[in-house]
Amino acid sequence: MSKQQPSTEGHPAGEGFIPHLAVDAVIFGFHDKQLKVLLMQYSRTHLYALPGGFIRQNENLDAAAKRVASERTGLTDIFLEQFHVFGDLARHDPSPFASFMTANGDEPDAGHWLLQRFITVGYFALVDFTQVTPTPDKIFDSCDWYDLNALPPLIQDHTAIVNKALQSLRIMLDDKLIGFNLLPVDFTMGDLQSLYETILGKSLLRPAFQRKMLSLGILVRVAKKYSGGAHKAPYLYRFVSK
Amino acid sequence: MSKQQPSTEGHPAGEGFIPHLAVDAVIFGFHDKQLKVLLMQYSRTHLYALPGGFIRQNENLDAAAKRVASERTGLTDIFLEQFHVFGDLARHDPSPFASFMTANGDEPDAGHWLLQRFITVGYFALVDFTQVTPTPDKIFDSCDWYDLNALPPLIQDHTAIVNKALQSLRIMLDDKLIGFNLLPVDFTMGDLQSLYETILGKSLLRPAFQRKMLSLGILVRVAKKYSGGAHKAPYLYRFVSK
DNA sequence: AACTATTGTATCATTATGTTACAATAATAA
DNA sequence: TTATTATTGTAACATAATGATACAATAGTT
Repeated sequence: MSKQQPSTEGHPAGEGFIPHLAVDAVIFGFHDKQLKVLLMQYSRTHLYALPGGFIRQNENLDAAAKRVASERTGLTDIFLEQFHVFGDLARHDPSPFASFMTANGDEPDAGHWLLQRFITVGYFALVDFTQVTPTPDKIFDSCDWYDLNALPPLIQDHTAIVNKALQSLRIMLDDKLIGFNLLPVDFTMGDLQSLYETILGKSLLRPAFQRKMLSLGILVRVAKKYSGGAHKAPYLYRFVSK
Repeated sequence: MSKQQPSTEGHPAGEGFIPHLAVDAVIFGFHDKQLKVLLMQYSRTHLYALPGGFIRQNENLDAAAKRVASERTGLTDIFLEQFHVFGDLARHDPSPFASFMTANGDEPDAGHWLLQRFITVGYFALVDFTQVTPTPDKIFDSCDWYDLNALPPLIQDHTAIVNKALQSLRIMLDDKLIGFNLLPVDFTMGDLQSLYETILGKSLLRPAFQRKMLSLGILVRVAKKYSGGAHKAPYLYRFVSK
């Protein structure tokens, strides 16, 4: 192993990848009436980051994003949406990776792959929280859910990326009927409403919400849910794509 | 001049630019109740293309797009919006540039800068048609307006890029009140309506349109327009950003 | 069997949008 | 000068969408 490319085994050194270009995934989940985001951490530092990766020279851009999201969640079918490219020079901040390499016992090489300027394509993913197995990668040895409202400080401009992702999600929510990706197959109208309320950050009127959702013709009642509290049992619904 | 990089004077050979990454601009104008798009052509071939360019290593991504749009239009203040990244392998089609180089008397070098795979960030621009001076660049010696409804065949996936741009424009039109960028400072309600009708591709009811626009509180009447046809003179309006 | 919390939906109020109608008027032509 | 004509500005009403209140239904608890 040469001193020129120190300790590149286990994390990308750039061979076979497009330089200066990355993808970052804001993976949203929904649990306990809270929006969650999947974050990576390298335990020896206190640096949190979005799951990300690079684009292989012979790989579609979307495929790279799907690969990143799949590897971190264990899921194969993932709702993914490109939402913005972050390409300012100001976002170039190699210090987190330099710290990481130092903590790893390496001498940061100024020309190292990870320390170059990256332009990153932001994707957001909507996943069923209950189906996800958070899986670390070779750079970051921790991968877990964090409350969107209580995110730890993130490296570089990753906080801005999360904010922009949420903003895009809110805009698309009504038009594209994508919220269902965050719920299990069967859900109650209450589940759906609290999901919408959480994403939009505001409360909605129950009768109007139910009327609207039912009028869209994208829900089927599958059964009644006999469980839970001391009250009338709600119906269970399932999403149908016309 | 070495045989390795033949005839690179006059068009980029890659020095100082980020490889594999480009920006393409769909520059919309509005004239004679038609949406127009600015296209480039290299006269010795019959290849049409969107205005595009590369990102300097020390340049913001948005700045690169702005630079491209400015150089082709002569405008300095341009409404620009990033709308999608095109990153499929399938879009890689070096033949247009190879043809161009052949027509230019060069031997296409397989490793030439222009022949590599590019991932391109799509921007659309909305400009005042009357203020634009279409300006060719060093690769394409023609730059002109073309009817959106009658575009010539474009290289690579540029037709798909235009279509996606129009789709994004339609979605943003209501939310972001961006249509005004396509009109001169002063315009009539009829101008505005026909602009909206052209973009959306459908006719709108005049009273409802006028009521809606006035209710938004973003228009001021500046004068009456005493000119034109044998009928009542319309008011002129101007856009105000609150 | 009464109580409680929540669900499903009916009902009405309000707002937004679709549609028709018509007076106002700037140029043209009698 | 005065009708004519085409278009503009807006009132007025019809319909649809959304906001808000009310209440019966009911699954569990007491």
